[in-house]
Amino acid sequence: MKINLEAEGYRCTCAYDGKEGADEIERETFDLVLLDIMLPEIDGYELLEYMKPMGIPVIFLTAKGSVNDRIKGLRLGADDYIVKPFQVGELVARVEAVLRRYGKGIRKLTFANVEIDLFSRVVLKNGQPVDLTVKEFDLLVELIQNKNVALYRDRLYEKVWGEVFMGDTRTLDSHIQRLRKKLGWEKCIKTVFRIGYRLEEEG
Amino acid sequence: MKINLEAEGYRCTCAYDGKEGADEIERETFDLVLLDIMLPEIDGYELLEYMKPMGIPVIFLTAKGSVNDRIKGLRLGADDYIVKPFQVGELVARVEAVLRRYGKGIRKLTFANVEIDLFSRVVLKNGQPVDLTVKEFDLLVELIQNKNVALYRDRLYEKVWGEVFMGDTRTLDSHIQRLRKKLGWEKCIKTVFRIGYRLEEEG
DNA sequence: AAGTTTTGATACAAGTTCGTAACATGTTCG
DNA sequence: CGAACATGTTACGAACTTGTATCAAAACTT
Repeated sequence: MKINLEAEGYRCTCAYDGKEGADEIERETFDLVLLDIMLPEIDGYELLEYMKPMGIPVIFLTAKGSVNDRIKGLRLGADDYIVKPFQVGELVARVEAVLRRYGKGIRKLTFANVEIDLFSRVVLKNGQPVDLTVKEFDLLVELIQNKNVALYRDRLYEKVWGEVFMGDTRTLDSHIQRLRKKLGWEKCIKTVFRIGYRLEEEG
Repeated sequence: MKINLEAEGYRCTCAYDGKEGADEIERETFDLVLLDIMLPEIDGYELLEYMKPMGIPVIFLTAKGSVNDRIKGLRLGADDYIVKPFQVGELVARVEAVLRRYGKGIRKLTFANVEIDLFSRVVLKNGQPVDLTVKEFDLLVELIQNKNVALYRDRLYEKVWGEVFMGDTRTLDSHIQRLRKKLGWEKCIKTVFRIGYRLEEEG
C-alpha cells in the first residue's frame, strides 16, 4: 500500500500496531489515516475512537464478509472502508474520494495525450472520451503509476486482478492489446521480452 | 450535531478547540458557525469577537441557566443562541432561521434542467414539478451531490437505503430506471459497467 | 376497510466483458 | 539457421451485468 500510494505522489508513514499508530498521530499531522481493524496492542476501533476528535479522515480496512465491522466502523465515524482483498485502483480511488471530500486530493493522472479522472473513471484521449472496461481502466492506472518501469507480468496481473498469476493464461496479453488498440498506444506500451510491459513516453 | 446537520443536507466541519476553530475559519468560508462558549485554548467570546468583522452568522451554545452568558453573547454580535441540552429539531430550526435571515437559507441543488429544494423536497424539471417518491428523491440527491463521480452500486445502495448491500437484489436498478424515466435522464445517468452509476452533464 | 401509492422482488431479454483458443508472428539462444 | 518459447492478433461464447416489464407485499390515504 505504501509503495503504491507513494508512486501516486503521496507521502506515507507506516505503523505496525495500534500503539505505534497512536504515537505517530500524536507526533505528526496527517491528511488521512488508513486503519486496519485487526491490530496488535490497540485494536482499530479503539484507535478510531481516539482519533475521531482530531478530525483526521479515516478509511478502515476490513475483511470480506465482516459486515458488522463495516457498520461499526462507519458508526464510529470512519469516512469510508475498503474490503480486503482489494485492488490498487480501488484503494487509490477511495483515498482520492475521501481527500476530495475534505477539500484536498489529487484528481487526475495524465500521460502523453491521455487524461484519466480517477473519480468519474473517465478517460480522455486528446480530449475525446475513450470507453474502457473495468479491467482495462485498472490496468491503465497501474501502468501509468509505474511509467517508465518494466513491470513483471505476474506482478502486474496480481495487482490488477487481485489474484495469483498462474503462468498458463493469455489474459493479461489480451488486455494489453485491447488497451493498445483503444488508446493508439501500440508504441507507448512496450513489450519487455520475458519480463512484462513498460509504459514509455515517446514512440 | 454534525451527523444531524449532514442528514439535513448541510456540509459541516468540526473544530475541537478555539484555536482550531479560528484556523478553520481562516482556511475556508462558512455560511454559519455554531460556537460553544466553553472552549479550550481560546474561549468562545474571544473567538466571537474575532469573527465578528467577517460577517459570518453565529449561533452560540450555552448551558441551561447561564443567563449572563446569553446576554453577553448577543451583545457581542451573535445572531442566536441555543440552550443545552437541546433537541435536534430545535437546532435545525434555528440554523434554518438564521440562514434565512441572511438569505442563505436556500438549500437548493440544480443539475441540468432539474432543480431540487431539499427542504420542501420539491423537484422541478424545466420549472414543472415532478412527483418523486422518497427513495427516488434520496437517490437523486445522492447522485447530484456526487455528480461526475462513478458511484459504486454497493455504496450508493448503502447511502440511500441505509443498510448493507447484498448483491442479489435489483432494487437499485429499478429505482435508477424510474428516475431515468421520470426525469428523462436516460443519457444523464450513465451506467458504469461492473461499477455502478454516474451522473453526467450533457446528453 | 378499501383503495392508492410505493417499494422490493422476479423473470426474462438485452448487452457487455473477459478469458480462452487457435493461429500468426516475433525473439532468443544453442 | 531453426527449435523452442514468447507475444501479437483475432474471434467466439459462457458468464455475468444491466434493462425492462410485471407483480405482490407493504405502507400509506381516505
